[in-house]
Amino acid sequence: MIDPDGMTPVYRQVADLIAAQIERGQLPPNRPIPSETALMQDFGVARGTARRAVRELRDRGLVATVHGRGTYVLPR
Amino acid sequence: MIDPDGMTPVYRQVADLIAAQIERGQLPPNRPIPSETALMQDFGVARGTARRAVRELRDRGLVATVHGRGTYVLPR
DNA sequence: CTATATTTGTGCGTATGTATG
DNA sequence: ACATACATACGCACAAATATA
Repeated sequence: MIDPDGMTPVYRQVADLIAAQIERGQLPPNRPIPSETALMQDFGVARGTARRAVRELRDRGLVATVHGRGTYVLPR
Repeated sequence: MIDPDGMTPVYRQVADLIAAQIERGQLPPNRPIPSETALMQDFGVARGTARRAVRELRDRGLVATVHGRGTYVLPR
């Protein structure tokens, strides 16, 4: 899944994988993506890396984060 | 009790102490272990650390957590 | 039924230390 | 020196589930 020694940073790899799941509809609009803790376990990355991946998705306009609730897939 | 500068992480020290109490029967089956807030005070750690210790115990199959209720010692 | 308190779940921000490229 | 990444740990805020007054 994740290639730690690849040319692209791990956080972007994680972001790309989640983005792909959103495109496929595996993560439907208005539904939450996995929590930071879940992402850590799912991809085997540190918290900082997971958070950075989510931030990437926010910057791309794919998701929106709500404090205390989670990060949700935006409708498109 | 807890050695913050020891080789073993604080969260595992806390988990081990609770596990020992379970083994001794001081924390009986089907009864709740102390809440996260209580663990913070008892061991002088942050909530994140207390939560991580509880998570360790879950991963070891010693306890089960119910949202809004607490974490209970599993029968064995 | 409403309100409050307790407890867990999630997220934000930051800090320290280590290791690698 | 710098960026990336891991691991640990602190503190705080808001949300959700549960129980109780």
